[in-house]
Amino acid sequence: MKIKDTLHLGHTDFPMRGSLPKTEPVREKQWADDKLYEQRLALNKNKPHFNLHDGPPYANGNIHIGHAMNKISKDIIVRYKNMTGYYAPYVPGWDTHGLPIEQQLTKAGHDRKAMAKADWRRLAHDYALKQVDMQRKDFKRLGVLGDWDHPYLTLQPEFEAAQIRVFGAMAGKGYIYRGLKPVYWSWSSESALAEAEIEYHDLESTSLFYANRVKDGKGILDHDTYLVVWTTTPFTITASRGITLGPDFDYVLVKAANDDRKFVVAKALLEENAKRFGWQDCKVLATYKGIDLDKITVEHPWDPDVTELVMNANHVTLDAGTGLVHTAPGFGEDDYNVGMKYGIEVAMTVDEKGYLMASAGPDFQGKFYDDVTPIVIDKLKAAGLWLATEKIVHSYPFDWRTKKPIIWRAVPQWFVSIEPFRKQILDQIDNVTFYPDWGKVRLYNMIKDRGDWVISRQRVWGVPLPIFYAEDKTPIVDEKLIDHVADLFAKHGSTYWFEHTAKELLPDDYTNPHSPHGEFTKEEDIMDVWFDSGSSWAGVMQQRDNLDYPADVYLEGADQFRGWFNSNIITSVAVNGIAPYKSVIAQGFVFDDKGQKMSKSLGNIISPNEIADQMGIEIIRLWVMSIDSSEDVHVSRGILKQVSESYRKIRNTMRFLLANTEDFDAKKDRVPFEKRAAVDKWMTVKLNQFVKDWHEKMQRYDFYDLFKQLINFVSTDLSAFYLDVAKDIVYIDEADSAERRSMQTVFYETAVTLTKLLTPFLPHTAEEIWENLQEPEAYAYLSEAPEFQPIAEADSLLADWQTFFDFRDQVNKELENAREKSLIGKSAEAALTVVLTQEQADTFAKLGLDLRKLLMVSQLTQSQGSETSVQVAHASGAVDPRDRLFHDDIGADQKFPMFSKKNAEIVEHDFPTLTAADLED
RNA sequence: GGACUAUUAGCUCAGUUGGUUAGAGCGCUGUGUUGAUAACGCAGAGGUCCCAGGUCCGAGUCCUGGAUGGUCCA
Repeated sequence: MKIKDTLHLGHTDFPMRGSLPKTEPVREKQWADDKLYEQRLALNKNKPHFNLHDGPPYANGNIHIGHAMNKISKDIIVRYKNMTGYYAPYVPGWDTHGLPIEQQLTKAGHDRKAMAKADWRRLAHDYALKQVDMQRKDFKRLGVLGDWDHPYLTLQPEFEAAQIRVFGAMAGKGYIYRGLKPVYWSWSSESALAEAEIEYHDLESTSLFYANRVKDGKGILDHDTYLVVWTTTPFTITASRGITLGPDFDYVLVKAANDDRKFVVAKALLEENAKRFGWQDCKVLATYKGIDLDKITVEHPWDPDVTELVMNANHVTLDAGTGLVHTAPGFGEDDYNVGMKYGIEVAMTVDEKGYLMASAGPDFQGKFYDDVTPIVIDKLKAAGLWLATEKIVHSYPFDWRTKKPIIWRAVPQWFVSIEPFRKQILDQIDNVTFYPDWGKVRLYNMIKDRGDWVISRQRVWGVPLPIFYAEDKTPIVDEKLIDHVADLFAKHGSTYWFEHTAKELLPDDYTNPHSPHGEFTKEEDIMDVWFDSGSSWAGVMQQRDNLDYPADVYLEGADQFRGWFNSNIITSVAVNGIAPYKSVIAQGFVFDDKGQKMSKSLGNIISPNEIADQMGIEIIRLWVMSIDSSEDVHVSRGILKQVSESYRKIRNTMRFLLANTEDFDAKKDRVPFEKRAAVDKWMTVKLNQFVKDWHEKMQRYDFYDLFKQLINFVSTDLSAFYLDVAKDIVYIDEADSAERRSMQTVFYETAVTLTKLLTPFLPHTAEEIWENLQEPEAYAYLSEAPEFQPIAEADSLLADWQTFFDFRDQVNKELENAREKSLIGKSAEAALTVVLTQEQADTFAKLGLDLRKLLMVSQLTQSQGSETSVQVAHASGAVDPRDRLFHDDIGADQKFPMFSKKNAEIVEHDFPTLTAADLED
């Protein structure tokens, strides 16, 4: 037998290296097979509910690191709540309608126009489900527990029906109306286009400069004054309703020697325009800011029935033109927005094929929009308003399929009117808790300033607007009919709308005075997908028995202030008058370590799948814990490497605890707090303190703060001090000595406690540790989080110990000095002579410290003085091969002459039949 | 241009109501161990606290302006 074998070195099957990429998937499968999620919920059946409502990611493409951060953060919260006295289900969801999926179908070679809408929708439906499957697999691989077999999808019939009812309730309150709004319009394919269906090419256009005579100058400008505007789309003058200025720009009133009239142009552009128009000897009569001329009116160039309004907006530039922009709200987004603000008419004069309509006037009716420029010029000249015509080449949007230019064109759209309940939303926002708290201001301002919500889309893959039209084209928005449609969708899904006629969709006995012959048509537009996800409180939280409305928390990226946080509270307040969430957690975005976006071309993409395969998902999870996700966060290979070092530290420390409690039976050997050794009491208090902080920080969702504390606790308190000191006791002492059992009690409690506290963050690792503990629950996740145990003397104890740690720093420096001088190697070779102050001596005595053991030296003599001092000498005597310390009493024992007296006694106690002859080095 | 937000060691982050030489962990360097060993201990070097003004006896911390970055709008 070797001397080494008389020690209690400890052993564990828990490996130093996790082989995470291999073991994690096995563990995840086991969780699924054992229904761990369901088991945990069953345990919590009668506890108060906590609902985190999942914001649905869009069902397209592989998951990226942002998804991972989002889902892992949610998983941490849900696991935490389930382990601390709540019933906290997690129902994941997906956003499954919308344009990107239609585009994927097009990309794959399907032609929407070549098939029935219902067939197109079936393709989209199947595509979406495939994407859901793919993403679900990836999300599960993040270690996220949830009801993966019953997620919510916005394409599910029950969800669609709920959404239709939300729409119906809003319609019933009169919040839904129809109006005109410009969209990208392709006359060549007679359809609205999305941003992504547009490509830009150079196009030569005619730009016109003309004058608008002042009608009501508000006492600032007189009637004989003309505002000079320019346009590159002459046909839009037929729908011109205003002139827009930049509020802070300077505008000059000028009089040229060769013209009787007075003109207004931007000061910065006067020179080039005077030259352009042939004005000679311009005199500046006055200068105004754009805002000074606000709400002055001018005459339309040729239509005496139209009065145009002077407005101000920031989209006006001084790059070209005159600094005054003719504004036709039906023909441009900027024009529309400023027009809305000022409440002017959205006039439309072009039909879906690009031909001017009767509303443009008899001179234009029936002409193609691009052919009317000469007529416009003639009419301007006839009115004496024409100033100049130029050709310009500029980048212009084209239909990506037909390669023809497009125009902006207002088409009828359905809107949610926000104003009637804006105040109510704002009041509700005030009651919501935001993390971080500035989120409240941000959402508040957004709702305060937002316009009405355009909810119609001229697409196919989405939930249809449940609106009918009578014979005279009167739209029928009737809550009862809408409910009827909802019933149909609940049964058949919303594709039913496209497979049936209006007549078939209406109740059999339905009549309407606007349809004397009983004929009806139906709306073909679908709803904005934000209305889909925006109805999730109704489609999910209200529908499922185990979920509650309003939810306790929503957690998404900060872009959702505009998106999901916004659309959800609008529909929820509109229908029920309350916010759908009690609190909102907003997260930042993920960038690389240089602060750049991740992109293929930069090669800085961190894919969660890839990291899971190479390092293990635990590293990503620990990264999520380590970052302040309320701000933008950074990730890179280097950052993950650092995180994985922290992971190894945690893992190895836990391994040490497991190895050294191998022969410890928690039931039999546990030592109560009062009987523990001084250093063990200290550790118990430290651990307890950490439990307290864990609860506090988890409650505030302060994971990153907790991470730092965890690492400090593990590295500094445990690894660098406590466990190092412990070796001389747990290895050396009699197996069942009181001091050793006391220490093992703390080891074991620390292992169990830390494992539980780690479970929300590192579930794979926690469960792996759990298998090596003696706890009754089958999984760490089925245990309850440890509770803080108030210990009366905790604070004074920690304060007293600080005196020791300060002293220890001093000793360590002296030991390092001695090491540099080659006086000693390891500290066990040292003999210390220390002088303590009265205060130190008293404190150490009060705590009952064994300084020699705590400082890990062989010999120590202490005395008292006015000042602390530490002297290091080489220890005397000889080395005991068992504890490797120097002793002066080697050979004192007859039976084991190679040992010190103490070690000889231990060996005799632990191995009564052993003799010195049995032992070798 | 607007709303909101950030900028402290190579990295991730602390720095309470302004108060002595700005801290932690990791990483790095040196070193000790070789009974936590692809592990562990000890020590050390790293910071014009984004910049410029200002208030104050005193500012990383308060005020003003600016730079750079981010999200969402326009």
